[in-house]
Amino acid sequence: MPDHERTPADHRGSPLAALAALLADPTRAAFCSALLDGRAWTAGELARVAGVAPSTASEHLSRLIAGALLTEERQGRHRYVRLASPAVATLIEDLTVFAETTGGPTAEATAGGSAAGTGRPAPRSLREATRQSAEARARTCYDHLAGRLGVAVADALLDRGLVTDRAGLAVTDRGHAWLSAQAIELPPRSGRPGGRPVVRSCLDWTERRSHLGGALGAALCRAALDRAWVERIGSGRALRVTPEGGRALRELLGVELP
Amino acid sequence: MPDHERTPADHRGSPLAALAALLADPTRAAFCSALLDGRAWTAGELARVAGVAPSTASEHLSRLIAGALLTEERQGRHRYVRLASPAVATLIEDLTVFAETTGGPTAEATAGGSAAGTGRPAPRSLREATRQSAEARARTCYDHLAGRLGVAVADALLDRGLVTDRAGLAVTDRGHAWLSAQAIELPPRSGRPGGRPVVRSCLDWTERRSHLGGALGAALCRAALDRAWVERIGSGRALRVTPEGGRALRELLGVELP
DNA sequence: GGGTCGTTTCGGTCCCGACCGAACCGTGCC
DNA sequence: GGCACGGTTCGGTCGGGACCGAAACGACCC
Repeated sequence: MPDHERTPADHRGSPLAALAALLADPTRAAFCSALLDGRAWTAGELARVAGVAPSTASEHLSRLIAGALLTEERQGRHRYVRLASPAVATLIEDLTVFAETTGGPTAEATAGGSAAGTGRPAPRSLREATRQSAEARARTCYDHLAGRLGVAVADALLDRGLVTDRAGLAVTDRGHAWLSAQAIELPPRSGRPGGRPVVRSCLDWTERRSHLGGALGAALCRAALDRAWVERIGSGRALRVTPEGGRALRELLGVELP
Repeated sequence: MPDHERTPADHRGSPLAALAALLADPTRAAFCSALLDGRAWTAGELARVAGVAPSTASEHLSRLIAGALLTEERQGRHRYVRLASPAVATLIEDLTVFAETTGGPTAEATAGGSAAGTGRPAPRSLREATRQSAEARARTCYDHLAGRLGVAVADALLDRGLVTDRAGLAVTDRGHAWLSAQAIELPPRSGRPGGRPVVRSCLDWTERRSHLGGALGAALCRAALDRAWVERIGSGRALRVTPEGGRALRELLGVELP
């Protein structure tokens, strides 16, 4: 079929192509990456981080929402958007991990100004640098913990046999007992496969190691925030471990934070 | 940045956007879907299934290979291509599942001529219809078993307690023993998370149920082909269960095929 | 050697869509 | 009411890229 016979916005009925097209634009991709912190952002904030005019951002958001990747919530004159579901977050993470770990010719294209092969842009200012170091220490990754904190917690759970990687990641019996003892609840499991995994490994860019996501990761992160073990710094994804949090992590998991 | 200031093929250093762009074209998406059967296809075959000129197909293939989604293998005057790794297959599957299960506005766009909400095009000919029914019975899904056969095997493994979905999909101790008894080997596991999962659930479009992928799925499929329990029909992804295969499945797993 | 066939390269066409600025709209604040 | 501000709509510009056909290339088979 010659190009001039195609109908407008025609993905020829390929749902795969239609979905990929949503993420194929650098601006929309930047939006999704920013939203990976699991919080709701306003249209203006996203326009600023992506460096486009508000009008442009508005159009992109409408497309992402129509494509069911994002959901919106209007509040006064603000339009808040967030990722539509944990499934979307997982999808975008998987794609990002693949794109950044696969050598490919993209590697040389990204070469200018990326920090020691991490795929992350080098900081442009002091403000940017301190933000990055705070995020490297502890941050959210959609709905679970990441950064050195996230990796340390994952290591502790594995070392203490609360989670195992023998034959696939899973919570052990001791792990279930420990969770009950801490009054941390996991959502019930349907009999058959499918649905959200209980534990999922999620590659941590700053640490180049895996931390834990899935329902367990989300439950731990929720508990940590509820119990004020960690708190948000500013409006980004960075977290601070509170004094009580440091104590709790040491006593319950033997995690020593630098 | 106005459009006329952008550099050519500029994804502004977004690896995510660059990767998604590879899949955002319906022709390239069709190539990847076809290659999901795990076999090597020639450039001409792919051009035919996607309905484009050979010259067009050639250019698309070059881009997919440059992007590390595909690998090529030249043989005489043929150019064979296949998916570059199980990771690529998983990625494309995940995207496809998400795209087809998310209601979204794509649903109505695909409406014309799709069979009862399966997201699959209705057969256009008798030949097409018999092919589809053969694939619904048994087929490969990249490197593991799918179709009614794949789902039946998955159910049998779960029912017999060789695989469990308690706290995430995993092979049980009994499962490991069973595999040893059948002389089916799983690749060794590295200590820390990451790498290919041992068992993975993979949504089956024809059955609307999950079958088993991952290293276990691949090992089972390899064993089934090696031992002539199943054999390929023609050049597609369809499989036929041999008489010995039917017997083996019944005796070893209690699987009754219609 | 000559024909066939799978593949690639090249030239040319055309349109999608990303972008901006300006105008507009509605909310919230003074 | 009036102003400020976040968001949206609209019109216009421009380039990338998807497509084809023709021609070149090279492997394979008489």
